[in-house]
Amino acid sequence: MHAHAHTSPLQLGGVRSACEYCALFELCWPRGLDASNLQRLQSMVRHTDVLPCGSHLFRVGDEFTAIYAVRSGCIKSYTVDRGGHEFVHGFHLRGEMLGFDAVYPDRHCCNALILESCSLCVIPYRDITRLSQDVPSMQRQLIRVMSHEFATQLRNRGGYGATQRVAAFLVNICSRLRQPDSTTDVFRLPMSREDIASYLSISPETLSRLLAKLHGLGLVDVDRRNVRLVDVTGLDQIAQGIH
Amino acid sequence: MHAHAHTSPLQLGGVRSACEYCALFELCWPRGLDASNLQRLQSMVRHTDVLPCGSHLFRVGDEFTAIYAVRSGCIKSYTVDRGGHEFVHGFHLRGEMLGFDAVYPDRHCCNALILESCSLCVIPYRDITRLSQDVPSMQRQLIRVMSHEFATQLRNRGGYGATQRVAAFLVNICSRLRQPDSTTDVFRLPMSREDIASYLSISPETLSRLLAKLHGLGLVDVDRRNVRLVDVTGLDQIAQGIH
DNA sequence: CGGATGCTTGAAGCTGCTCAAGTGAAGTGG
DNA sequence: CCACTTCACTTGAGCAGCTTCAAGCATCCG
Repeated sequence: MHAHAHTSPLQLGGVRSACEYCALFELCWPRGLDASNLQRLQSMVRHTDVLPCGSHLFRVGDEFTAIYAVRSGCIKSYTVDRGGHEFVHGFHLRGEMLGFDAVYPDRHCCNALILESCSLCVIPYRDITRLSQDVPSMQRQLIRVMSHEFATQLRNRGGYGATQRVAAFLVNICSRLRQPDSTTDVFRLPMSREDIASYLSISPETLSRLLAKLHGLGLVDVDRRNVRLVDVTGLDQIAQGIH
Repeated sequence: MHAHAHTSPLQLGGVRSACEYCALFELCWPRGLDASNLQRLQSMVRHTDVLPCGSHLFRVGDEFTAIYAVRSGCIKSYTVDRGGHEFVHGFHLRGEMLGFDAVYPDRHCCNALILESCSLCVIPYRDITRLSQDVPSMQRQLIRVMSHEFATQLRNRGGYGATQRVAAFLVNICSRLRQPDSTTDVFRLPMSREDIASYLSISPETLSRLLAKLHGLGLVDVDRRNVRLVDVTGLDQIAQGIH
């Protein structure tokens, strides 16, 4: 799901950092970026302090200033409709970006709440666009990253059954939470059942029942927020509607 | 829903064409484009012959070559999953664009089928990106148009009730089908019930019943593909969940 | 310990789906 | 020109999945 998932890893010699496994990787280190422009890019990126759980990174209507990349922690983006009902758009984990929701109207159109204390990379939007005018490969990459971001959003929203969506969510979140070198399918969910349910457009009760059902099928163990995928293949099959 | 819906119309003196009410308008005539670049842009755009109903503009896996804008007619974009089930992503009407689905992987990830014979504007993607490197406002506009395109997609996919979605669809499609100077709420649907149902993630039977229900409420008249919105305000209220 | 919170479980009801039959318009061929 | 087919849509009946409301548990925290 990372932006560079389909490209071969670059060999950068001595240059290695937390960015290496970051979705911004290709954006930060585009092919064809010469030394001076690379310097320019690096100087644009700021690292935040640790942002406390429960605080907002931005809210609906806030001015659009920057793109963010999550270095650690978890952020949920959501909106609230007239009826006061919360609607979770997605979760942003380590190595993932957010902020693109605001590109068009120049104002954020969703809220971003820290679920697990975060540290972020911040890239001022004006700086990105300015640099990408000078460097063709940078511009192409920016547009690609955006496009990919939105495409993944769309893919999740199939009109399939609730069981499929839950199975797909588990497999997806596992691959995104996993440390790059890890091989286990054990992880801890950064978000509540209610958030997951809202994201999947089902009720929390149904989510609970479906988790129990998947456990009954021997596919997954769930204890509070601790999850262990027992049979990833099986979950994948359910996610794809193979009965 | 057009890309320039929130901006004031430009006065271009003698320059008036079919593009005037086109979603590509701001892309084609960005502010700050000088005469020579304007010329360059105009020379990029090609107009297609009339494309016959039932043919494909592109299919999944086709190489990404261009962005298209619909001058007349209707195109549906859709995918088919492993199970052979068709899933309609959206409809592209006069003044609307398509092709952005392919920006990231450089290959189209959905099919585009002509529902009503079309004429299109074709803008080769390489040309756009090349020009946008020279002209800052062009690049900003390109990204905005993309972003807006995707944002509208997301908005439609709320996990609301089927009645709401049908009402929202009717109001939405009416505003998009309406000729710019028209004041009536009478129109002819370019797509089948099955396509609409798939797009709204409901069964054709349910769609049929809900149309009958909305007719019973005195909100809409439907005869085959001919639709007349009797009470747009009422439909809007239902679409927004006001009971 | 008591309360709060978040999750699970149960029972009843509604929404939308499936299967199936019926209708009506448009096209086909004798 | 009219029966016959076809196709798209409508309508009906029963069913399944998901929701809602409500109660029961476990964990966390004072």
